[in-house]
Amino acid sequence: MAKDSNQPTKRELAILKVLWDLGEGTVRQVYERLREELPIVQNTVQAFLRTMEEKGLVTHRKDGRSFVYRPVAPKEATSQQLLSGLLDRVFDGAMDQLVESALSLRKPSKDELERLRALVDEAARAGKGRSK
Amino acid sequence: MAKDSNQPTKRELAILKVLWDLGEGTVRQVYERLREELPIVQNTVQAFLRTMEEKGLVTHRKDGRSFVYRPVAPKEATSQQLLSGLLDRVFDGAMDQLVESALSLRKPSKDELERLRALVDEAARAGKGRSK
DNA sequence: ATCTTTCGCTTAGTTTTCTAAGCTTTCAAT
DNA sequence: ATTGAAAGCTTAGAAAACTAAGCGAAAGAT
Repeated sequence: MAKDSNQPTKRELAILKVLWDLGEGTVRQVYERLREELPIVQNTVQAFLRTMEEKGLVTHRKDGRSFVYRPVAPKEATSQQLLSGLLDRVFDGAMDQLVESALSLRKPSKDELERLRALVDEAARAGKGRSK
Repeated sequence: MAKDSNQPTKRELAILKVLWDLGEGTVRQVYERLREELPIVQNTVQAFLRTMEEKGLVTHRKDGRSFVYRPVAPKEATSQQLLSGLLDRVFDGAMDQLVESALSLRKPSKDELERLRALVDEAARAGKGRSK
């Protein structure tokens, strides 16, 4: 019964990103946004949204005669799921390896570095008790 | 004219991981390893390696009558490429968002935290000059 | 009332990815 | 020389992902 682990595909992700950005949107609206960055036809978008609804990635409500689609999962949850997949598949679960790889990929700005340091500090504080 | 950006697919990645681990290996060897974690047939592995060679992901040398396959790109390069893709597609290139997501996903061990801090420090040192 | 536009649905097709069955070749043991 | 095992190659097809044409229904305009 559980068909929960529904990883979005590439195109589905592109559509989700638009929806996360808009909050919600009609087929038309998503289409308009999407075609700014890739060649696509409105019907294609519509078909995707339909199957995505079947998969449980989005829901819709009616507004007049059009459907207004809304992502089911927040961006953060989905990002995490995808990241988790990569972490397992590629880095064998080793967080530090992933971060190291990321850092050598894009030299972060001073700002970003500060935020990173803050994140590490926070994580350290959070996991204080567990010495083992 | 470059047909360079050959992203490995899921299965291809699984095979590459074995090769990175072994250094190099025959079809048989890769197959033996792979079947420990997923149901697969030796011929399938062989076919994959062949097409992967076409794609430029692996090369082979002959050893007696068998082929010994070797990954072309080191693990780090490929990991980075995949990570880069995710960073762009999901996190819009925001490194700190990615790390934040990663940290909230797996609480890192004390060791890992230390290494992370070291990484951040090093990155800070490296990018010292660039104030802007 | 008719026509036009705008919507979603159905359907079918292509491409990519994945899988594995057969076949041929090679080599060594008998 | 015959046979058997082990190797790679060819091929074909299933499954997933992607794409878009064509249809009918509904709303608005004339």
